[in-house]
Formats: sequence, structure tokens, C-alpha cells
Amino acid sequence: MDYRELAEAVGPRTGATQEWVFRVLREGIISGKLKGGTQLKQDEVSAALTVSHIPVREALRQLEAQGLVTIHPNRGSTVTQLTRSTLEDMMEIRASISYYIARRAIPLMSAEDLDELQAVIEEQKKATDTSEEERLNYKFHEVLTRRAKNKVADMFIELIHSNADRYLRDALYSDAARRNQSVSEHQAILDACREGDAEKASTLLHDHILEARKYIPEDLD
Amino acid sequence: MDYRELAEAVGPRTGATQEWVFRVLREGIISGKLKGGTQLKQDEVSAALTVSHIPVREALRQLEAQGLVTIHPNRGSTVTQLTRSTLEDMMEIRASISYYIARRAIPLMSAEDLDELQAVIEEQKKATDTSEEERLNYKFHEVLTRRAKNKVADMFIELIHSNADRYLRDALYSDAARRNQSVSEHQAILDACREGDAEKASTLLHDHILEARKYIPEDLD
DNA sequence: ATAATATATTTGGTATCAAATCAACGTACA
DNA sequence: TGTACGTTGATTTGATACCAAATATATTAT
Repeated sequence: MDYRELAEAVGPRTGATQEWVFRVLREGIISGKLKGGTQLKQDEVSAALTVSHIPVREALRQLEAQGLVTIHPNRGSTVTQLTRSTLEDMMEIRASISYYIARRAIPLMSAEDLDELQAVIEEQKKATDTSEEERLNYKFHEVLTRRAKNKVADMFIELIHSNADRYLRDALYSDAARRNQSVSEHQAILDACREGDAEKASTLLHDHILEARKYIPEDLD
Repeated sequence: MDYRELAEAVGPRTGATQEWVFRVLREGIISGKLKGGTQLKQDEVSAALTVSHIPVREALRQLEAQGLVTIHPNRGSTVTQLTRSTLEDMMEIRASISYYIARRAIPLMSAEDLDELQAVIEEQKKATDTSEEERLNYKFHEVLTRRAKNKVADMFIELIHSNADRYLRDALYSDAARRNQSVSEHQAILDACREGDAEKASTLLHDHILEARKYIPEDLD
């Protein structure tokens, strides 16, 4: 893997070197360019990014703490390879937290919030390429999450997102049938929000997220 | 703060230095010996533990990723000081995840599991000192969590535990009334498990955990 | 063929120096 | 008076050079 290519996508080194290395590797992993199992040799990374091995080590430790990298003591680091089972676990927790989020968020939602969600759905209907679809899907859930005003929920959802979605992307956004179903589920959730039926909306959101379990790749483990 | 004292409590340096420093600081923070807001100067720590500043920095980065330490760029690190609001957020997410955990765990519980939970409750009734009470309370929830077999739930619950409980300890275990209430709630949860009523047990557990919100110290923020 | 040993590679750690950052303080100037 | 501007000092941050420990690979001897 060409780390310099990843670095360019992230932009020039601003602020702390460690933080920059962290962002470069993180983006590489989340985007899927660095696949699960890839070895991340300290000297290779530091040479490619023209930094010393010190900030690289720190970046790797941080990535490990977020689950994105697995450090095998004295044997190097690899991009974390998730198992089917762990991905299932993540989807179930994401669904549970999202249920809570919706229960919290819906009573707090303004007309503008509902319009914003509707606008996202309209964009989704027109979306063409995969990355646009992914961005909009993220946006829909992000608007809901933000409204619940729970920082810990935000963090956990973001953590699951950064770890899991690189495995789900292909399956979730490749076929049109799945995409249409997802958008109409979003519409149903929004409709329930409009009716002020928090219980219904929360349950729909919960089940909508659990759907992703069906799209976990077969060829893991 | 005397870091060497903390180091002794953790034990001798085995394996990687970085890992040892991490454990020393982590234990210090979780136990409450290092209070929120305490400055953690790299040179001070590295001098006290007779290691270089490199493993200290790595340990601090990891602790930051877990929320236990806050790094102010170029201005040093402090033990994270949680706000009331964040603690409330944590309790609500802990309750939501625990609801899921109970729903999952109860159908999987064997007679031995139920006996184990009952045994913990009996011990709780006899417990004298605070640290024993805390250990048993942790144990009760840990048995349930373990049975749900969801690694991500384990991690998140553990993360919240390590961040929040140092703030709740005093209030939760100081007065006897609260303690008795907690134990009888555990009993009610176990009874519902015995009846195989997962919905009831889950709801009881959820509300039991939310109770902790009432015991968040006033003097935060 | 297999066990033991040597060699190379990689990680982990230390010492030391240089640079960057930021707070705090003080001074000049409007 | 009080705001703006430097200066100073403490501290973090990063780099370089070097070494030690662990692991993997190759080689040799039995």
C-alpha cells in the first residue's frame, strides 16, 4: 500500500505530526483502502510519510484503542479483521442505542428537523453513486442522533460506524432493491416522527438497523 | 500524587513498559486516587516510574482514547473531569445496553447461572465494607452481561464503568437505605429471570440502572 | 528430516536535543 | 485605565541515534 497516496487524500500535515499520521491511517482503514489483516510496519509507515517512528507508534496505539488496529506485542500491528460474530454484535448494539436515541430525539424535534430529514430522503431517491448514497444514509442517522443530545450515544455510534461500515458498504449500497427498501424505511420512520409516535418510530429504526445483519459478508472467519 | 505508590498497587513491571504505565495510570484513575482534573505531567510520571517519556506518551494517548484522560494539545494532560450531563448520558446508555443484554441473556441462562446470581445477592446482604459491596454489585451485572455473549456490549459497559463509577462510588455505597434498595432490586430482577419473564426482567434492570442518575454528585461542572 | 544455531528483521525503549506552543507576566502606548 | 504587544518560562512534541529484546527466517549439524 502506498501510504503517500492516503496522505494526499487527507491533506497536508497541519498541527501535530502524531495527529496527522493518525488521520492518514484512520482514513485509510475506514475508507477500506487498507483492508483488514494488512500489516502496518512502523518503519514502512514512517519512511513513506517522512516522519520518525515515534508519532507512528502513538497513532497506532490510538487506533488500537478505537479497535481499528490490532497490536500483536513484539510482532507488529495489523488492520483489525472483524469476525461475523463481532459485526453481528455491533449491529445489535447499534440498534439498541438507536432505539434509545429515537425515543429521546423525537419529542425534541422541530419542524425544521423533520424538513431536514425529508430533504435527505428526497436526495437519497435521486442519488446515483455509492459514496453519495452512503453519505446521505449517514446524514439521516446523524440528524436523528444529534437531536437526542447524548454525547455518549454519539461516540458509541461513531465508534461502531468507523469499525463496521467498511465491511458493510459493498453489500448495503450495491443493489438497487436494498437501496429502495432502505429509503422507504427511512420514510416510514420519518412519518412516525411526524405523527409524534416515538414508540413506533423507535421500533422501526431499531428494526431498520438490524436489517444490516443480513448483509454481513459470508466470507469472514 | 506519588506515582510510585500507584505502581506498587499494580505490581512489578512485566512485559511492555508502555502497557505497565498504562495500567498504573488507569488503576489510579479508576480507583479514584487520581481525581478528575489532576495534571499528569509527562516528565513527572516518567521520572517517578523511571521510564522515558515515550511509553508515558503512548499510555496517555490510549487513556485519552478511552476517555479517562483529556489531552490539551501542547498544554498537557489531565484526568478527565466528567460533567453531570455526561454522567447522565452514560447512565442512560448503560441502561439501554443493559436492557438489550437482559433480553439476550435470560433465554440463555442455566439453573447454575441463576444460582450464581442468588449467591451474589446473599453475599451482598452480608457485605460490610464499601469495596466489597462494589465488587459484588459489579459481579451481579457482570454475570448477566457475560451470559448475553455480546463482546461489544461487554466493551461498552466496561468503558462506561471505568469512566463513571469513580464518580458514583461514594453516593451509591455510603448509605444503607440505598444499598438495601439496590439489593432488593437485584432480587426482583433475578425473580423475573426465574419466571422466564425476559421483558419484565429487562425493564427492571433498565430502571435499576437509571436509578443511579439520582446519585450523581451535585458539585460537578 | 529434524533439531539446534545463527542471522536478519522488527518492535520496544532510552537518552538527548531542538522546535513549537501556550500561559502568564509585564511593559508600552492610546 | 485598559488594551495590545512582546518576552519569558514551562511543557509538550518530534527527531535522531542508538541499543535491547523478541520473533521470524535461514543455515548448519546431527
